[in-house]
Amino acid sequence: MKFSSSLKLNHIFQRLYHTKGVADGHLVLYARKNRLNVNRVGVTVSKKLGKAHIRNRTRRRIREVYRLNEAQFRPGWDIVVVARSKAVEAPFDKLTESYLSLARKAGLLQEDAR
RNA sequence: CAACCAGGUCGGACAGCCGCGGACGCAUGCCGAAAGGCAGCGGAUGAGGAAAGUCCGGGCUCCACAGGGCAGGGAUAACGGGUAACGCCCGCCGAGAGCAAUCUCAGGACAAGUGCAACAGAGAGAUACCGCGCCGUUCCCCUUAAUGGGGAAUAGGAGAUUCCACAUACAGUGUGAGCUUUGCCGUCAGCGGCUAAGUGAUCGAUUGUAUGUGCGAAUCGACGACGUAAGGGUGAAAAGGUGGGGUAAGAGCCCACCCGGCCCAUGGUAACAUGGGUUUUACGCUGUAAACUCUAUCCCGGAGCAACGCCGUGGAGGGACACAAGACUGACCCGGUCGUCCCGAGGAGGCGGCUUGACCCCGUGAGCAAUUGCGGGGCUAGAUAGAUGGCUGUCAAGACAGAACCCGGCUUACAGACCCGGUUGUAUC
RNA sequence: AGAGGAUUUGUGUAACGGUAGCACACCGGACUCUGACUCCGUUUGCGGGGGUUCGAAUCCCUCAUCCUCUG
Repeated sequence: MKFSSSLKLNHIFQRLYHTKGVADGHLVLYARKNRLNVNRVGVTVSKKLGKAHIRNRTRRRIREVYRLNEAQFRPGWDIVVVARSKAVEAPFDKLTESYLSLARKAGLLQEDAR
């Protein structure tokens, strides 16, 4: 990935949870500008959604959506994506559609800059 | 071939494209005097049989601690072995299930003490309700229509049937005074005698019936005392079982056999098995300890890799130097803040711990086996918001499920495939 | 990672190893013109599986779910 890394610091997660997120049936997305030139993306899957292997698979699929669509995003943001229970069973293209529409709502995509 | 039992192995495969962690390597770029750092490129390799639950046993690390014993707490429980250790494993014994292969069992001690055993049932850890057997059931006083009350004898209340004896009444039979009638005789009558019939007091005998009496008898019943525990069909469980003798009735009271306990012998390391004995006043004992408890063995200081060690920008603290100039605050003065160097603790964060280990594979020796000796070979995840994913095609439709310091077990979840062995049944040769 | 606790009817809760109660709710009936209140009655249960015991909600093991605490 060209300009993205994973978000690891717990206090940044906490800071992002206090912002106003956007949500639909599958996902919840929090975003906030950072002063870097890169995006930092974190994924949260709660213990309520299933056992460990189910949570792992869900997290991988969400990360894969970001990786395949990274070119559409604008750099310089911290992003946290929270999975909801529908996301566990959702097919991959539904997940992609949900992710991109939420990102558009939050103003993270390149096309919004024009 | 079918059904079943036991053990072991695997647990999506192949191909393409795009991706992730990453030991290690690089004659690559930048920084640096160097060590090295950052980036780039290549890249061995990269989840499980349960990684899970966290139920046991250890290793490892830190803190605390002079030694020993008792008490206390916890775990385990036939016996023998294995192991670093275990509550695990193997073998074996006993009990239970199954036609069998085989499987299951917290499987010490209620013969030390305490507790509990609902309902039902006479009785639940001890009884005597019914039953069975023997013996006994008498007398006095007051009172009533029946009855009831009191006292004495230890205590209690005494009924039915039959028989016997006696008494009375009635009836039959017998005897038979007397009376009546018939006939005969003496004379017609009266009267008398004889005969026959009828009636019939009385009498004692006898039979039957009824009533009463009896220190009467028998049987049954009631009550009381004693003996007994065979029977009672209630219960999950009822004082070892079966048969015989015995007895007033009965009983391990006695005998025979069986079961169990105890003792001895033999076999076995042992649990245990087999055989024998159980004599004297003297073995017969309910179940429950996953009830308290007792016995034996073992363990017991605490915490857990977020342990622990190292580095540690900033900020706060302490010390040293300089206290001159300047800046800020302020209308001005006084006053306050701002400097450089060093120190140890330490929050965020980073690094180590971190994978070579009671390890795995092969061969071989010991052992029934668990396991273990020897030899050879191998290195097989090491992440740290946590690496295995997405898409496509073919086959298949297919589970349970994701390491976080590491081992040995246990428990739980699990579609299917394969291998080896065994039992039973059927068929064929 | 390490501790502690709970699970009983729709809800909240009791119980010595021997018939599982109580309150509210629901339903039915009475009262009322109707509803509420009140009275009477019925139904609905021991988280799942195994074991010990004659007998388990209770004792033991195991699994599941939930809650709380510490770092």
